[in-house]
Amino acid sequence: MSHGSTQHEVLAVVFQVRDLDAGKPALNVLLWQRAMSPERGKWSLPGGRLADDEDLTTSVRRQLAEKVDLREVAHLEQLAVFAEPSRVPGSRVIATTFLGLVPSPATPALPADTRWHPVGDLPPMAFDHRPMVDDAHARLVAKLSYTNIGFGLAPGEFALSQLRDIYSAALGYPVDATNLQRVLARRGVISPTGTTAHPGPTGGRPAKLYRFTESRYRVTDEFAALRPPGTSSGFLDLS
Amino acid sequence: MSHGSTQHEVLAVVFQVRDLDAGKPALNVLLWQRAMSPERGKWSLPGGRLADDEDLTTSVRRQLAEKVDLREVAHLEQLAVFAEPSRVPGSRVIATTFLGLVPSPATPALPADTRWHPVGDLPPMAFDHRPMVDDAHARLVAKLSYTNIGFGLAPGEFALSQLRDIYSAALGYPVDATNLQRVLARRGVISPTGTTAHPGPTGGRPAKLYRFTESRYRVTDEFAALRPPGTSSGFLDLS
DNA sequence: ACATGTTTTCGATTATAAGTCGAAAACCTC
DNA sequence: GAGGTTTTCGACTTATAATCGAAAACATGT
Repeated sequence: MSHGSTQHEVLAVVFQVRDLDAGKPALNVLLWQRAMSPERGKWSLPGGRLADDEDLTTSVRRQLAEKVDLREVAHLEQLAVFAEPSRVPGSRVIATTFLGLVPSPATPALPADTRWHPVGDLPPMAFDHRPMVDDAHARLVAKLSYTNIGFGLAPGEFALSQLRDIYSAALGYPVDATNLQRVLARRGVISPTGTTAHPGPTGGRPAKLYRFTESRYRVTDEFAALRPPGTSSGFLDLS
Repeated sequence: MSHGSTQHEVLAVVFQVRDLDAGKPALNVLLWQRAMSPERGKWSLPGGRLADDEDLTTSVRRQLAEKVDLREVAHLEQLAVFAEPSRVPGSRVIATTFLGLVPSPATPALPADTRWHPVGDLPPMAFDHRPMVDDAHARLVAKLSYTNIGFGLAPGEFALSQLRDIYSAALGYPVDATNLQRVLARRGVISPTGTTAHPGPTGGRPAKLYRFTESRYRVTDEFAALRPPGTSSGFLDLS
């Protein structure tokens, strides 16, 4: 059995809900178009080789800053390892994927070769990056319902209608604001700031502003069923 | 920035509920005692270096068969990557952990240096293997409630009281059999075989036997809240 | 055969959480 | 102040889970 040199790379699936105020808000991924062979012209995830003394998270942060000039990542989380021996041509490269979230109203400047793409309309992608995006999206959808991970997509303060739009875009189906408010409030995920937003040009009742109680990842409802008695819907910290 | 040679290893956290019939059933992990430096005498997870042309899952299966002579793994699932540069002495090794499950009544023969250890009473462990076990346990506990992963811990056919004991041991708190039956039956996770067990020596009503409907990993209840309307508790395949 | 003890199963009830809907509140412009 | 707009809140319905106790189905011993 041989153990040759195996390289390791990190790849980030960075999501943001875009066009929140404008037309239809949609969940987007940050992609980068390859200028060189192999897979020239196809789009790939930001990332790259892990340096010798680097931790994985450090490496992702560095590469996002260096390669796509992105520093506004509110949440970063390890996802999965992709290690099929021939997933990329040439010598073997094992990839660890990360989920990254950028809050919504921000519009960070990007280099010329990087662009946001709606997850519902992805361009041809390089290597195995497409299944990576699909996996990350599935994880995001799942975690929105039982964690406070929404803080990574929402601004610091927000109206409930904005949060509904963000959740709708990220989940891919309509979300009821009343229900969202009650569920998130009960779990202590969001709390009112006490202030209200200015009504828009067309009027309307001014919206109460909310914030996420914590901006650290937390599990809020790991168990729908089979919960130990008397521990209904509390906070379970397993970060 | 330098990119030296980095090795990659796979490590398996294999769980089994032991002493099901005897005294108190408890969740155990399979560990292996190191005979050589470093960390001599401490217990470590089974696993080892990834071969050049090997996929991760293949590698885990191979190493479990070779090193601890274990072939009865009913479920194997990738968990996380541990990559701190100095997690092991010497040149850098990146580890991918796996969750493995062995059905309950089986008592596979083991080499002399490997042994089952109750998760509630773990011996001193080598390197960063202890946090790996804790992480895997947390994941198992979580997944028992919203997937059919229990098939990996239960025998092919079982009475509900046995399944209750298995879930209790794995979850770490008492589980009500009535509730377990109703929840798992509604989700279609278990189904009656039509046969009944022989009553024990002390008598008692003979138990209906059940089996897990599928022995492939499935998510059964990803969403307690925020579910799209009309999609209550169906099967979501994301294997 | 029948009473007694044991284990499992099942139904009835309660508790908790989520989904739906419509009315009222609070702002705008004209 | 009338009409339009948006948000908020309460009331009701539905879905799911937890609890509990009675009944079923076996064994053993007399």
